[in-house]
Amino acid sequence: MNFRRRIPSLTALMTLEAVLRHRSFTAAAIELGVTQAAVSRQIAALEEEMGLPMFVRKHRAIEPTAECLILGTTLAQSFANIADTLDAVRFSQQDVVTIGATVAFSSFWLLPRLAEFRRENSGVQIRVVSQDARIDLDAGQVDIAIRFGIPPFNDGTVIASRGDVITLVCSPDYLQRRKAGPLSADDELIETDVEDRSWLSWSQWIAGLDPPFPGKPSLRFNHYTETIFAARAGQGVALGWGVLVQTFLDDGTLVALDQRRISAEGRYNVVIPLKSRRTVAIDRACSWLIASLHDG
Amino acid sequence: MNFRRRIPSLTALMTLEAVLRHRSFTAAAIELGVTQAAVSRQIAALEEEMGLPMFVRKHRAIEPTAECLILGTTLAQSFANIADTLDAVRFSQQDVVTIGATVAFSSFWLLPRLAEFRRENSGVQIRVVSQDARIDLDAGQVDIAIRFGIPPFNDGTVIASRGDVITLVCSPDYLQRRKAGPLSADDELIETDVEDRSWLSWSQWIAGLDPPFPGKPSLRFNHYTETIFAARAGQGVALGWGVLVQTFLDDGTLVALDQRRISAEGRYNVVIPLKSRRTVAIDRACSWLIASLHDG
DNA sequence: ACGATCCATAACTTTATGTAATGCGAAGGA
DNA sequence: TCCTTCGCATTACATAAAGTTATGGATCGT
Repeated sequence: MNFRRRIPSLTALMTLEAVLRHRSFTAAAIELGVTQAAVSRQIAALEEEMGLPMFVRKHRAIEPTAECLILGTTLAQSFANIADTLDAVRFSQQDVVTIGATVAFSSFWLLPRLAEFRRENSGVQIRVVSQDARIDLDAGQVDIAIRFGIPPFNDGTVIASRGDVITLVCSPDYLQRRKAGPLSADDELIETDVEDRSWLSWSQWIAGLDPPFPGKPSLRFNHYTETIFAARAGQGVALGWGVLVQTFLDDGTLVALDQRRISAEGRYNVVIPLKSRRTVAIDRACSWLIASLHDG
Repeated sequence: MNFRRRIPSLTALMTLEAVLRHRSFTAAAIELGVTQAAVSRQIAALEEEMGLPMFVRKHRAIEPTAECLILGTTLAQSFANIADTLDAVRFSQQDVVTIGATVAFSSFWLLPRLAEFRRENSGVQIRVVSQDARIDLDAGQVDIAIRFGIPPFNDGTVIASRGDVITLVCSPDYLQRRKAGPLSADDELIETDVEDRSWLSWSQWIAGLDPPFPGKPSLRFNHYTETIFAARAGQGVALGWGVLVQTFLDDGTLVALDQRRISAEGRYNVVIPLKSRRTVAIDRACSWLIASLHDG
């Protein structure tokens, strides 16, 4: 299967195919963008290497040999297959942009805003990969990732970054049902199990209270989306990441429990892979994400 | 259909196919007979040109991208098709040797001797092209030609040459029926119509007699084989080209009419085309022809 | 911590490819 | 017959493409 050993100069073979199609060295040279002399040399070298004539030289004309006709048919087909596959591979993903993000970011921030991007870029298709596990940027499956954490990252380039502020949020109904005043042990705390160290947990929030109380979450979820769903359903108090819950604060399905705010250690980062393909669509998506992340 | 424009470096594509098959730059380099660095450069250049990663670099390992897998499949198939066709074209005629000769030479000299060649070269197949019209050596259809004429020839290389001596021959029966003595006007002369100027005709033979006589052929044929057939059948006297009629002189079906001999102007030449394919079989046929022409 | 291994890169070398100039030869036309 | 045309062939030279050597970086395993 050592093709390098079995196949002579592919440049010469490509030249042969063109000469055969044109039945002329000079016409083939024009198509190939080289001189007639270059074509003459390639064919002569090929005939020499193969020990077989490919063309009978006549006066101001050439005639292909039988072998040349056989070989030329295979070459034309093979080069066409290669060219077609190259085209398919190069352009099939031209207008698709794959964006990876956490489930929460995808659900609360990205998806509600995609309609706006689509309006401005009608030919571009966005494919969203949501997963709370860290996205492998080296795999080439994702064009852009929105990753929570502390930059920089060794597998990608950060092109936009935004911090967040965390508040306590609950439903208006829950706020009305609870005793007035600061958070206390009577409150139902809804916790999210997140492995990321830069993510804020209830223990960290309580540790900063004065005086602290032995509060313990009564509900635990492994996705922040579920935590917020439960809070909006009036089942307790959740840590509200401003960027993620802003839409619910805006629509009134969540309210702030008190005035305390903690700045998050981690940030939301728009990251592109170190070795990323570059298409117009990807560039547009990047520009839009940068603007949107900073605006709202 | 300008493949040169549509396809990047075929060297890089051939490298890609090998890397994909081996799943290793280093192993591919060994097969290709180049260094790892050369492979690294070819893949990097290809990825750069296509704007698409082909391999995900991991520690001491690589992973092909989806595009690479698609492209690699087409490349493997295409290169295999090209290689197989090249093999077929190169080797299909490996053991067939095409020898061209005049009808007379083929019938009287070559065919009777072919059994000997076959005994010594059991794997080689000889194809004989008999025609009195001049054989076109540029057409690539004939590997070796035995051509009568005066060398050199501008369409081939003479690798052996032999002259001939012409005598008068007739059948033993005819010799007995005729009046004893030299050729005379009472003899039936059998003529061959040959366009070649180096061929001897009756008028040339009679012109050299002293005294000449107004002899005129009573039988004419367009193939020398027919002339000899008629002579052996007792229908007259023919000009006997020594090399061609020796077997009949040997077996007694022809006898010499008198002692006169004329050396022929033309010669029998073993000619190979200027741009000939070279196979073991052709080389063997050439060697055999050279030896046989000189021996007998 | 050290060594092994495999891909990446830079400076340099070699090979393959292409060019400009010229030659050759067979048709065709005057 | 002579001259012109045209298309492939060849040579000396230039350069682009491909390959090499040396070295670096990173991740395993011991």
